[in-house]
Amino acid sequence: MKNDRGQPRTIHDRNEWVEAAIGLLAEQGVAGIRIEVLAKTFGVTKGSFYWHFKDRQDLFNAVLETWRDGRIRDIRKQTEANPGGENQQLLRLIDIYGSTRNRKGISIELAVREWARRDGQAAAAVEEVDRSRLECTRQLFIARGLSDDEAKSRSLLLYAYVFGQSLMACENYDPRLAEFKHWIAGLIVAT
Amino acid sequence: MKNDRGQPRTIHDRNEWVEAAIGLLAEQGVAGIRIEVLAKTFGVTKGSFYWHFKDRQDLFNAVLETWRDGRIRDIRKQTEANPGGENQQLLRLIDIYGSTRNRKGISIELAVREWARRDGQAAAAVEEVDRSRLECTRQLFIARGLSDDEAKSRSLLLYAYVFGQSLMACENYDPRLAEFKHWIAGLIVAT
DNA sequence: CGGTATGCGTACGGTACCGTATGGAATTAA
DNA sequence: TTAATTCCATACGGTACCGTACGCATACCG
Repeated sequence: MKNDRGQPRTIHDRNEWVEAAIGLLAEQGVAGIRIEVLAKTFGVTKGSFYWHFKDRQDLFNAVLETWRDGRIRDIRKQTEANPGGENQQLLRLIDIYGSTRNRKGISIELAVREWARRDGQAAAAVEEVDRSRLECTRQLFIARGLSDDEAKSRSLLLYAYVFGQSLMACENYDPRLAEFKHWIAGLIVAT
Repeated sequence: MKNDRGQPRTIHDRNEWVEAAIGLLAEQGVAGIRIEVLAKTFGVTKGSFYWHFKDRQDLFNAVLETWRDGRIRDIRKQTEANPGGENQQLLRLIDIYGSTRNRKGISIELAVREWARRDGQAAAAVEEVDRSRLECTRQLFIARGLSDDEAKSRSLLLYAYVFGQSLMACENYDPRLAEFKHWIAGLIVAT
């Protein structure tokens, strides 16, 4: 099985399509996940797609599952029990989700949430992820000795802040923006 | 000038198209602003649209201008100098932007910000609005006697929090969610 | 009353998609 | 070797748009 350049024909399984779809999702939102566009990036036609997937919704579901499972695995890893290191873990979370290093991750995050505002499947995925994250963070605050109420409140604040931050255009707000963000992080985790 | 039902023909000026476009923007995002769909809601054809607007981008620009000017007017009104009432004004801001009463406003806000991630015009509008809001809020904190740094930091936190809140699915997080949000608002405005 | 401007309808060409039907080449199994 | 399976190409019909060209009716104006 060779193509016209003598290379072995690359076989694209569902997962590759899903990964590429997530790339488009990050760049252009759900509407950007177009079958013929995806196929073109692989150098195949949509005949291939419709062999691996029933239809577009089938791909959407796979994208959501992949995203949801990955995010839940990730937050559990980032918040594994680490007695005495809770503060660092919390500050690290704020840094990760708000970092420019994590640009693609943030793009996906925002795209999925936008998607969730008009699609029940996506909303369900977001809800599961949020529940996991809030719960993991709550336990870190609890381990710090905070009350359950305060732990829940600060968890909420933490995530709302980091996601909201990625929605704002404040790069030119002040040259000392980084210092301000650092101060805010301290306020949120109550150091 | 009568239509087939004997009613005076309604004339649609640019502003009506823009308002309807903003409605679609809230419900479906930028991509939802489709000329033929808009025309159908007015019971006219797109021949009408292209008389009032050069093209779709022309409508987009008008939508952005309208949104930007409205938001800037609004924040100035909400933060007019009111010595001694700054805390109430700040808490009120958090309430307004995060309220379920303001569902459409929040939808527009999110849609414009999603739009801004892939469009320079929209990004510019968002930046102007953010700058105005941050500045207005900063002055409230300053009037409260906070340092300039802390005023800027808390302004940033305030907006990031309210926008982030509208991105999260936390309705089922805890039955006492409202209490938590109230506590968070207090932490942000430093009562 | 004739002419001009206004506001919209109609009709068309073009594009970018989704989904299906079908065929065919490469691979594997018998 | 042959038959079945896997994976993809081709070709098509259908839809929903954008934008343009042009025509037509109403309103206004001298």
